[in-house]
Amino acid sequence: MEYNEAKDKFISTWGSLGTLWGINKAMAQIQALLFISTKSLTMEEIMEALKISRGNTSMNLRQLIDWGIVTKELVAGERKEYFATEKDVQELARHIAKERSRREIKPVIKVLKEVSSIQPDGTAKTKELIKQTKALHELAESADTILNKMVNKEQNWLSKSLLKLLK
Amino acid sequence: MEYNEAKDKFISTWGSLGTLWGINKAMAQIQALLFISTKSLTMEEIMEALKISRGNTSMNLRQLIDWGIVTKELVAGERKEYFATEKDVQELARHIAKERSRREIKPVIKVLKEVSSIQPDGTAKTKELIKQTKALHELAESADTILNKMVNKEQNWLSKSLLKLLK
DNA sequence: ATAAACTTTCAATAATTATTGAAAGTTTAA
DNA sequence: TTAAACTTTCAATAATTATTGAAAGTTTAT
Repeated sequence: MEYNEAKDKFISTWGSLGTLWGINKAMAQIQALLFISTKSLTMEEIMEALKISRGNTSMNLRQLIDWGIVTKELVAGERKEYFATEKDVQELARHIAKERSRREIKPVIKVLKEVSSIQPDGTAKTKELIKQTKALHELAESADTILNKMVNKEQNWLSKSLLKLLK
Repeated sequence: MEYNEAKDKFISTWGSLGTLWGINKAMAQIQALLFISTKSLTMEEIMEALKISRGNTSMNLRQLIDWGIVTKELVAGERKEYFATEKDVQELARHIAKERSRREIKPVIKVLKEVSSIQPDGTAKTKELIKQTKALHELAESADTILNKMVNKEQNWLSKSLLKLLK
């Protein structure tokens, strides 16, 4: 397998993985492209490399910036903008974990807390609802705590300490 | 908030969470419904409770069974089938983690391994592709190993040991 | 102030994914 | 073997989500 084949394979696999996890294809592919690029890219270069429109590129770059995993670079004397992604995988994982926690896990925890806090009314179904949503609430809080601890740990914590622990 | 409001809130929140993570709404809602039900339900009851069609219910129940989180129960003397979900949250998390690893993480690891194993050709771009996909490969393997260790541990391992460790 | 070089927005359209419902299939009882 | 009671399948359709492209917006240089 030579460079171009490998590159395309990586970008398209990353794109489908994104889709599978609720992230859109273009967004995932732009990030993949930047991740293996040796330099920052302009919007024009991204459009060209992925064969996507200007609008699509612009909107998805914005989302990546919102997620905190892509940054805009301004080159002195150049009017156009350059884009780069976080190159360190640990740092990348940390950003993604942090954002997913904030956007998705936290709101669900809130609902689980509300639902599991309703007044028991003596019926079995209410008792079951409270019991089950309480269990889910506890699990979600644990998972979220772990995720957030990971986010705040020093480099390499995930792969080193935890993997060793789990032997 | 009384029972029905809480129940609807839980089911619909679970449905949107599913959507956000690439699981379809009906599938997530059927699982949610079964999760808080005090008894096994028939297809008819699920259709009625969630206002979805017979075909939709049938297909999504099959998927849930494929995932290993719903089981079909046959009641002696009754022709229709009853469905129940895993009620233990730890067990549920374990099933889901196992399946997601098998279906999604493993195949990506395979591609990352292939891509990161291409022959260096002396160019900077090939070097970068290899370096970055290798880092991703290692991260993905670590994450997958952790997930699978969790899957094989005794009850409560996740919430107790790990949470304590992370204090 | 104007124009060139760029980026953003957003209504229209395309692509994808979910859902329906009715026909076909299966199982059991008589 | 027939029919009733169920479940599954799948082509058609609906709903959702992604993408385009051109107009509007912004910034900088002159």
